Amino acid sequence: MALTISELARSAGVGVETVRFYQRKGLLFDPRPGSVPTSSGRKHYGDDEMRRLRFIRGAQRAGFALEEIRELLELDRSNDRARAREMARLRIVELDARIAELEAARRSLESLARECAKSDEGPCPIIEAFER
Amino acid sequence: MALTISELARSAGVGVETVRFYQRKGLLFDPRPGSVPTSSGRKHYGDDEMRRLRFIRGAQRAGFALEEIRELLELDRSNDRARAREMARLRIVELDARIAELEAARRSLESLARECAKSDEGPCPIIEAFER
DNA sequence: CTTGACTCCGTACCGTGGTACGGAAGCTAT
DNA sequence: ATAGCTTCCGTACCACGGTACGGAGTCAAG
Repeated sequence: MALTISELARSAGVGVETVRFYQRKGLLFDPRPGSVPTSSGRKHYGDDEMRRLRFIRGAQRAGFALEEIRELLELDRSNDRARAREMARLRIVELDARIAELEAARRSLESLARECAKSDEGPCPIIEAFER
Repeated sequence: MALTISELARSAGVGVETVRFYQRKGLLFDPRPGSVPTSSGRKHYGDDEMRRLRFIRGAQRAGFALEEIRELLELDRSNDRARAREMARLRIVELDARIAELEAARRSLESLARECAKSDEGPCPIIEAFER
């Protein structure tokens, strides 16, 4: 309990400036309105903020944009699980599309590299292939 | 042959501004130095530029960044196929890493959504899962 | 009780990949 | 020959996810 901002940041593997950026975005508590400057003007942070920060990083790894993460955090507060499931499913659909795209690119590059390695005659098939 | 910039853009499905952006980035011929304003100050474009523009879009679909595409275009000029193959393989490694990441995120979301759908008791597992 | 690290906050800047704006000059159809 | 698209070009702006800077205040160790 009672971490400083730099300890909080370190605990989640991000920089202090990143924490402050998330605050400004409304992802981490807004330090301004009811901020109880525990003594003097300084804030400190507890488990709650650490959970939230970890959540942000985790959700980012799952491909959520910061704006979506903001929404997920609100759902957490309101315990709106139906909407959370909906967002998860939507994200899955998007992930599937993106994965398919990357796999197509991969297959294409793979076969082009093989093709190109076969001979040094004529134009490079890797370069050529993208011109369609 | 002898397309105007807007015809060139349309032929590749991009906007005129995008073509000009690529020019500034050095991906499409630099119109300034030896530009032979075919008559007056206006340029026009042939198959060569169309090939290059198509190439840019194709390489982008394969996940190359514009800077890498610039390099690929240079390789095309110098016909450096070994380096082109190297770049293709590098890109494949990166694609594999990214695909693995996205698949992990997908699996995680999938099981969380199923888990969450099971019951409305307790904290939402989707939200909770990211806090690790 | 000073020094040096940390904090707070606003604001500016970064890279990536574009998109938009505005003035001047050129082209084209009537 | 004049209206009205295009073009050329510089420059500004956009979203996204940060990163950096600078000044003022605060805290902890020596």
